[in-house]
Amino acid sequence: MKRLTNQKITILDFLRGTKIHPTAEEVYLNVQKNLPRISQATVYRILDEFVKENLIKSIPGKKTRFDGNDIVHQHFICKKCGKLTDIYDGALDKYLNKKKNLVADGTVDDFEITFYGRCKKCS
Amino acid sequence: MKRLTNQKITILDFLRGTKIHPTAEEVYLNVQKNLPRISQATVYRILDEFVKENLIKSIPGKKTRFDGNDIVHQHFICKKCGKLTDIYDGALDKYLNKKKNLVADGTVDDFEITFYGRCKKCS
DNA sequence: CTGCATGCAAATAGTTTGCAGTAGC
DNA sequence: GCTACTGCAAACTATTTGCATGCAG
Repeated sequence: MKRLTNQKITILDFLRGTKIHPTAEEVYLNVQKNLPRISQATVYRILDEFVKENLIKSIPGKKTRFDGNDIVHQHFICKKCGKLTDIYDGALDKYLNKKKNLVADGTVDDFEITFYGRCKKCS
Repeated sequence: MKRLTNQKITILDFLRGTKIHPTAEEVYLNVQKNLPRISQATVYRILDEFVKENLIKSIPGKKTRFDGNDIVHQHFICKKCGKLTDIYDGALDKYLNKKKNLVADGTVDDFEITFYGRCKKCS
């Protein structure tokens, strides 16, 4: 990060404090409460920067979602209602961390697993 | 599939026979060789249908990619050059298939893991 | 023949970019 | 003070949609 601006602080604070995996627009709407003059372009630029610096993760999809939870975890998406839930499973993380060094023709430094199905409400 | 049209046959044939994980546009350009009057809208509509019917998989990203390889496999994406490679690892698939029933608060019927890193060329 | 599927063009939506002004360091 | 960062509006691009016509069943 070259310069630490108010916009960056506010966005990172928001992402660290939420579990909703917000879209760029949701970040914009929330951050706007504290910085009424912020623009969507700035939000996009800052989110891109954070992803490149590995401060947050981006979850691709129709609308990209952003995850500021810095504890290792995986995702579960309900196919019916689209809800995204965090999964914490130490054994899974450990297993995949071992695997990642064997699996590809190159160097793996990261992985991402998403489970798809139906949440309790939609079952 | 309600009706089996020439467009659907041609698109599925192409997807079953390629390993390039084409975007909707690449599907369009290739299929056009055989069906010069096909439109992009049709390609998008048919791809969506195939994904819903689980005939193919969609790989989200800036441009969605489509994977018609019906053998179970996972993905490796090079962060540098963006290349997408298939990973075949029976043990990994087996492990995840067991895990998927324990991991989420709901019913999991599918999962998708992507490894990120640098391919041999970019290392 | 019936109505789902297609082609075309226009519309939409998410994201990116150019530029002039602003503010970290 | 230098120059990266921001806000604004316009541009861009992937994808979707409305509608008239075509073709599978």
